[in-house]
Amino acid sequence: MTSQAQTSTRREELLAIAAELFATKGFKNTTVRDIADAAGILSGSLYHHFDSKESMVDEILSSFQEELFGKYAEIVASDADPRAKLDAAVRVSFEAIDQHRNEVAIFQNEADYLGTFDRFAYLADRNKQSRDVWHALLNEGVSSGALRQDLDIELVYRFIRDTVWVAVRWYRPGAKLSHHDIADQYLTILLDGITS
Amino acid sequence: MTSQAQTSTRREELLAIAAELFATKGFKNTTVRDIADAAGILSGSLYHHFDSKESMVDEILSSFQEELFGKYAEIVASDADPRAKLDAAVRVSFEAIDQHRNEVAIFQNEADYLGTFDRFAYLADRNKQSRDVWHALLNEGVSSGALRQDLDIELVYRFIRDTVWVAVRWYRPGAKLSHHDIADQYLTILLDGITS
DNA sequence: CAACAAACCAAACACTTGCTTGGTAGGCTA
DNA sequence: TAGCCTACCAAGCAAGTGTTTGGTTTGTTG
Repeated sequence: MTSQAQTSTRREELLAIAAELFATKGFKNTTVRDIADAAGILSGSLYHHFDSKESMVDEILSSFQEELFGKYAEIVASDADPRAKLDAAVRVSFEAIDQHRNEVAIFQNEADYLGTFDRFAYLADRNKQSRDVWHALLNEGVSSGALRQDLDIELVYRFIRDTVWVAVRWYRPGAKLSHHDIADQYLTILLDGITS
Repeated sequence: MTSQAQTSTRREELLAIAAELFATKGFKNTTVRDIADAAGILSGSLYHHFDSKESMVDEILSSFQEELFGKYAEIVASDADPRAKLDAAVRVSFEAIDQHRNEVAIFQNEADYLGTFDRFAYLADRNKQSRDVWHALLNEGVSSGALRQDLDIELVYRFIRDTVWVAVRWYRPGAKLSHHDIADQYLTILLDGITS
């Protein structure tokens, strides 16, 4: 008796269940029987909806990435000043953690492993694309004078990327601090440091 | 079974091989046959040296943690000023990444999963211990006036922890930047921010 | 009502997994 | 020389793995 109005198809329900498990237990460590159990069906029945376990992750990751990089592209293309762009990019990332926690976690934890398969070559492309976005924003910031001249851009990029995305490990929606609050605090530290 | 003699060279070789694989492919995703292949023996022969696959990770992680937390304890107990202590703790961490890359990676990637077993309950204890260390250092910094008064200590702790440890994903010894250089840059960003 | 498709079941398949057992080769020492 | 020890092999087992196949239920539609 799961009366799901809305456009939530069974396929999407199953993907959400799989995403939750992949994110918490890992892809390899989640069996198709785990997924089926959580969905209240038998493992074989999953293959009525999906070709393989791999295609499930594929669908989860690719659709999320498409959405995220669309937002990055908007920011880069905007005519805001460098500091505002940086600000916006950070906030979009924390927003993604808030709204697509499982997808972010899966990407963080499994990208290296999955990337070894041809099917997931696009993950490496996305990584490169992300690097380009942040490098562009940071370089804009330096040449406009908003950021310090002595920064190692690659290192700062990694600092931001790691710190932002790794927050998916502890952030839980509905906690005391919203993702807006966290973004505020993070930007303060990043831009001005922790010393008085 | 348990305490065997020391200087068992072959045993240490096998542990190093296992650590490399666990760090790269993940614990669950590394089979005992993978380890045996890399060592040039058959999988069953591993059980002459170890009780189980789990006991291999156990040995790898526990001995590393013991070493690391010994160093943290020294720093906390020292009479250096707050900022110097913070500095030292960050540097010790990057040093650990340099010298025990595999061990750090395994802990970062597998602690959550392994922590669900009784055998690895000590991992959670170590996490708590680490949190206490950083909170102490940060609180010292705030009350001494070296750090800003408006900081959310727990959030700053997470940012530091994440940023430092996640570097194990991309840091490779012998690269252009040494772990000393990276620690310098990170501390600059952390303490003073990236704005001019 | 008949026709149909979506969702699922029941059972199995081939393969992989961690681990066990009994045995052997070679070095060291009394 | 005999005894012992470390390190390993060869073969296999039971459980778990992703996936396939043929059939069943249920609701919708012409």
